[in-house]
Amino acid sequence: MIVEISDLQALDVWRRTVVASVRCDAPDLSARQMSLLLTVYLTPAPHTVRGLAELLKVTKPAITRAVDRLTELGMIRRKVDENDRRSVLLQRTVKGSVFLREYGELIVAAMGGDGEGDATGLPPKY
Amino acid sequence: MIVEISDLQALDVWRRTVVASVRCDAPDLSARQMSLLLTVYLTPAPHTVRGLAELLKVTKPAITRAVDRLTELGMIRRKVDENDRRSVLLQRTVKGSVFLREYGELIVAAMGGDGEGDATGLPPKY
DNA sequence: CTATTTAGTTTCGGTTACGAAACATTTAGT
DNA sequence: ACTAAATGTTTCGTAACCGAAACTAAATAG
Repeated sequence: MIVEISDLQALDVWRRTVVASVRCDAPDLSARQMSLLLTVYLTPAPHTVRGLAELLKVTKPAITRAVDRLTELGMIRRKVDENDRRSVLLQRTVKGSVFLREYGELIVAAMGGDGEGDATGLPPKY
Repeated sequence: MIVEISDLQALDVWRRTVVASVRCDAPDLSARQMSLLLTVYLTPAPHTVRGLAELLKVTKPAITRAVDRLTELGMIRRKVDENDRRSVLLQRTVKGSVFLREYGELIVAAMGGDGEGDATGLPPKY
């Protein structure tokens, strides 16, 4: 029962955050793209296509495409591994750091609201 | 400084949750689709296309398409409003409830998993 | 030196999504 | 009744994305 309430509270923080990010006109990233971006920024390097494909249990082309998209958005960068020139290392960028920092702030704002402020700037109905 | 750490902790919970959902082979929903689904389930009815378009600041066709997709996935349902037959009410389904309940469990697991320590000895807020 | 394995990308056919504009249907105004 | 407004969907042309398989380039084995 308490767990149920906790689940609902957690989901509601999630809702407020995602709604705020959509309203802010942030790029409409898919779960795959977001998981890739967060992994590159928050887990220790090196990050390769193969490693991410295994971590996320998706195909390599799916990773390549997500990297393509995130590169277009300027949130990530490719760099050939000089120790093994077959490998591509995925690296952070300033723009990606800014985006994720702001995203973190959205989450914290959504947590702080807890029933009043909701980071959407709208009345509490939504 | 403390805020920075808090942001990073929040982002890491987010990362663990999204990575887990991708690994679980959950549907690869976009931020828009997820925000729509969460809003229908966690905010008071009625939910209409127009209302959601305004809430999320996206076009009505974008909402129609997201509803199409979520309907195909069985996570949401359309119902004509009998008081104003122009309107379509968006309603919950069992499948959607199950999906979101499991998603909430993923978030809670990501919070408890590791790295939540803040050296205060106090339990995490959620 | 050739064969095999490995890493990542590209191709293929088909699906999903986008905004703008046009659309049908229903309600409200006069 | 006849017009005007509102709601949601469809169409249009375009871009993103999917998994499977073919592919290039680099490293390793025999």
